[in-house]
Amino acid sequence: MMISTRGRYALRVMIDLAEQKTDSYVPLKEIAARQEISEKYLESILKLLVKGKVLTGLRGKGGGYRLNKAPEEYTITSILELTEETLAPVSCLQKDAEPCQRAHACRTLGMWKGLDQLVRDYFDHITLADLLGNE
Amino acid sequence: MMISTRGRYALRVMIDLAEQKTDSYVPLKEIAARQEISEKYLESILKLLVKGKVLTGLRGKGGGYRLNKAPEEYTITSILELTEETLAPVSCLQKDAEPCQRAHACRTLGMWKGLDQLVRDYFDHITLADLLGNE
DNA sequence: TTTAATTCCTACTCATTTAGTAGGTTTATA
DNA sequence: TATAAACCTACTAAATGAGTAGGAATTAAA
Repeated sequence: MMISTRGRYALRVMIDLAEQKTDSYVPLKEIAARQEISEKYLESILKLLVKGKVLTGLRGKGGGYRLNKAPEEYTITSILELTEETLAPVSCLQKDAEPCQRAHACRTLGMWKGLDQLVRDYFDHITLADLLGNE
Repeated sequence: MMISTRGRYALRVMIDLAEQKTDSYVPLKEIAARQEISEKYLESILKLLVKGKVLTGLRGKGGGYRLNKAPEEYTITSILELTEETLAPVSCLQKDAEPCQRAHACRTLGMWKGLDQLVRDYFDHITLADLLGNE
């Protein structure tokens, strides 16, 4: 399996916020209730999204979270890259990977690169807006 | 990351065997040496491939492993499905998944299904023969 | 100015998976 | 009969994923 619960939850939160169609801050409690996700766990995910600047959090009474941009401006990649350790299909294609000694003779590298590109293109061409109101 | 070391090693072994172009049995020791993979670990992977009937193992002196079919007849899927727990991008699309309660209202299910299909098609349309002599 | 609501932060726990090791048993061939 | 090989069971160690606990800081409203 490729996408973690963390990533799936992150997307659901972003969609949830987009669907509220409000400029005010939405508290975690509400999101967690609607999405039926543990508040504490969700908290750790929202932290990643704030750190990654796709959300803004405001503390205190009346606080909560809100999107930083219009849904059309978020690609799926821009969200998932915050929650997933990596989106690459194999370790040798990760950003921080040390160069593989066997790369010159590797029969499979091309195939992995092709897959990586395929997945990346797929996620790059879907935006948050595309997911709203689905089904 | 999506594909395990197990899966990558399995493919390398299959390619190695195909490139030997022999009908006789090739001992694990030789494969492990050529591929620079621990014999013991490789053993556990070859067990999966034998169990999945893509290889045949022969014990005793002069024994080893050999392909059951021509390289053109092996899709990548047919090999990886033996080593990977699952190829589905999310848990709700796994074979044994219990039906998701939220599926009717899920905004992301369609996207996951699309990705699943994309990856599956990719691996279904590459055969072992396509990888031989690459690079 | 106090109180309540909220995010933010640090530190755990528990289960699963992955990668790998160790040692012995069975089987076939030379 | 010796030897070379696959086969089998069991173990370890590290990483990751999923989730929990408790409190500190901050903000707005009463």
